[in-house]
Amino acid sequence: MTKRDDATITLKDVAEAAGVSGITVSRVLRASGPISEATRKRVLEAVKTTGYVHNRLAGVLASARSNLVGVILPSLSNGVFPEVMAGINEALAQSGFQPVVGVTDYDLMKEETVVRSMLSWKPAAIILTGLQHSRNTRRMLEDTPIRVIEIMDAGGRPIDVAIGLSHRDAGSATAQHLIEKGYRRFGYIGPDLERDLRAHDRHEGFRHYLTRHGIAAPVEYLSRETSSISGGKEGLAELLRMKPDLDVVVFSSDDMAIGGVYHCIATGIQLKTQLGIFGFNGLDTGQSLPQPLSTIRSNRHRIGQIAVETFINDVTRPLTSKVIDTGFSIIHGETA
Amino acid sequence: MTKRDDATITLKDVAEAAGVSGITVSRVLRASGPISEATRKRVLEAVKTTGYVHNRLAGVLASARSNLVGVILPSLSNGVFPEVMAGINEALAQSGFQPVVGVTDYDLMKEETVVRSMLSWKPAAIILTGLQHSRNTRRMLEDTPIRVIEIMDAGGRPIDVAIGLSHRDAGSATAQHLIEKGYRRFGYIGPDLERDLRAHDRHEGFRHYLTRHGIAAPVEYLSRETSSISGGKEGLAELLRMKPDLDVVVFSSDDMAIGGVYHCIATGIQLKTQLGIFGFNGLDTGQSLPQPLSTIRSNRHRIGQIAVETFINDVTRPLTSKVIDTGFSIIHGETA
DNA sequence: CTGTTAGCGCGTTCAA
DNA sequence: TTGAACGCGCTAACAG
Repeated sequence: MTKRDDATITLKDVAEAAGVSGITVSRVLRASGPISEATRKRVLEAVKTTGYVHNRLAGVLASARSNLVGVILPSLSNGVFPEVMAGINEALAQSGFQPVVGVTDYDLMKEETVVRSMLSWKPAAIILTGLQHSRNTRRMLEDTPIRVIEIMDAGGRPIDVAIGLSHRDAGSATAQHLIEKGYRRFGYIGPDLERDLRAHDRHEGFRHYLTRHGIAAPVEYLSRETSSISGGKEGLAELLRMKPDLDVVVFSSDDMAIGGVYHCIATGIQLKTQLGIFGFNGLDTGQSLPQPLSTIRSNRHRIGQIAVETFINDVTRPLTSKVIDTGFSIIHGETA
Repeated sequence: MTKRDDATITLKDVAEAAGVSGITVSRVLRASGPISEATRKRVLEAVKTTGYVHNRLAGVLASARSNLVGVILPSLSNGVFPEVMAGINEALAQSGFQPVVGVTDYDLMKEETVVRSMLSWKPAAIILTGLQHSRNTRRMLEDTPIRVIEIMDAGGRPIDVAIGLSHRDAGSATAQHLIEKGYRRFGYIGPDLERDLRAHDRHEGFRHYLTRHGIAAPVEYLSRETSSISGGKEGLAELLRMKPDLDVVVFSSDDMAIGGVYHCIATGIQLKTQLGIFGFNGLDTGQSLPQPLSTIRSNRHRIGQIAVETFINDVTRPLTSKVIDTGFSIIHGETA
């Protein structure tokens, strides 16, 4: 028994104030079932005068239906994820669903903890990043009856629905595009590839395409940090010290590529002609640069939108899993 | 009565499997109360074999204590707020609290809806942005027994605790600093001041300081959008068309200021000597520019940290409200 | 150290 | 169109 804090106003209090039963109030508030206009008005009146605040917790417990959505992202520092989050939020805005956010720092063990914690809130769906998870995470998500949406990657076997692109293909497309542009001496700058698994896949696709087409493997600088502007800046400085005669550098993400652009601006390197810079993601920040960044658009906005549409109309788990490939496209900027 | 989906595993199932009572399982899982090592082990074993997932909803309902934290931000596009969110997240990480995010688009009516929805989840605390809210929002927050933390602004009367800085003072400090640097012909570029109330306060402080010290009022360009890099870029182009002989332009935020810097780079305007650029926030992105941005650091990280510390040890509402001024400091960059 | 009992506040089912 | 009773899954209080 809980010390019934008599300050808390419940459905019952509203019901008494309106002279109806609790369930009637409940029906008015959820706009479910037939209610006469007269009682509806009286109830809403009573809600106002009592200052009643709905308790969804109890509602969810009783109905076994929640409108929380778990959103699990690797990071909020990398510019991509705030954009993804913004996209999800927009799509969610009208729906009455509330996002609960968890951040994993690209750590699959942390992801496991966050997923467990999310599930304990009985969300209507879980949106998480990538297709690789710990064994336990996978088990938990497979065993749950709610929808599980894996975003940003379409290069593998999903638990339920995956929405994204093949990062391996994006990597090869980058190589192909830059070879066609005439570049031959490649550099690569990226984050810790053990942690950022999608960067890892792009990197693989990129390297393989080069070697398969008789181009020398790229000179590489791999930071131990995750993606950041300053990381890209320092990375390029370092790479050019090691190997000054590169003619193009591919960055694992726009964040890092922007850092590369800054380095060129600061040191007077001519973008595109003297040194090509190529990113990944197609962030607004890259396109707002003095010279718009050459990069790959990952259609994040659509990914967020489709992710939400996937469960918004049907919260029940489908029998077969599905991959939705939202593809990617090359942005012909002015830096490569 | 709900159709009891017999697939859901409850405390009771675990209890049966372990041959103990439900409350014992509960105690083990919450590490509360004295439990013998033997039963603890047996219970944890049973949890594993049954694949039990804790249901916090029911727990919160029974104990009237939740560990959700409502975080309400105006936007996720403006670079500041992802950083604030990241700060809050870091501080929250160890604590077992989970953030629920709401976005208001700088709209006080949307804020009201979001607050109402947040409260219905019985969070342990609510963190929201700024000190200005609709009458209803204020009423709801005043009537709730949970902690309400208003961040980013210290220039007014808080509901419970406010953590931030005086934006008016930051505005005057900007003016003072730039006057001391020798600038005299001021421009100002900002977003819709009706929506971004903190930008509004800074702008006021800035203008008043100038006129009080006999400097001509700034030439202004006010966008109807909220803060963005491209907005700053276009704003500066437009402002210089109107008034080419400015010697310094103050931007309402780093985002917009970065756009201004880009315009200068693209058109060959010498930063600092030919035209000063000054921002607000001290974002990492501004400091990573080829020439670090001159701006004001708003100590967002500390704000997030203090916000969390405020409620983490004591969730009960204090009797008196309090303002914690985290201050600000000028970043002597290379753009003004 | 462990169990019993009695709700937390709401929504579902079924009856009126 | 409205209401009564029951229970969702868990935990506080008290007893043993």
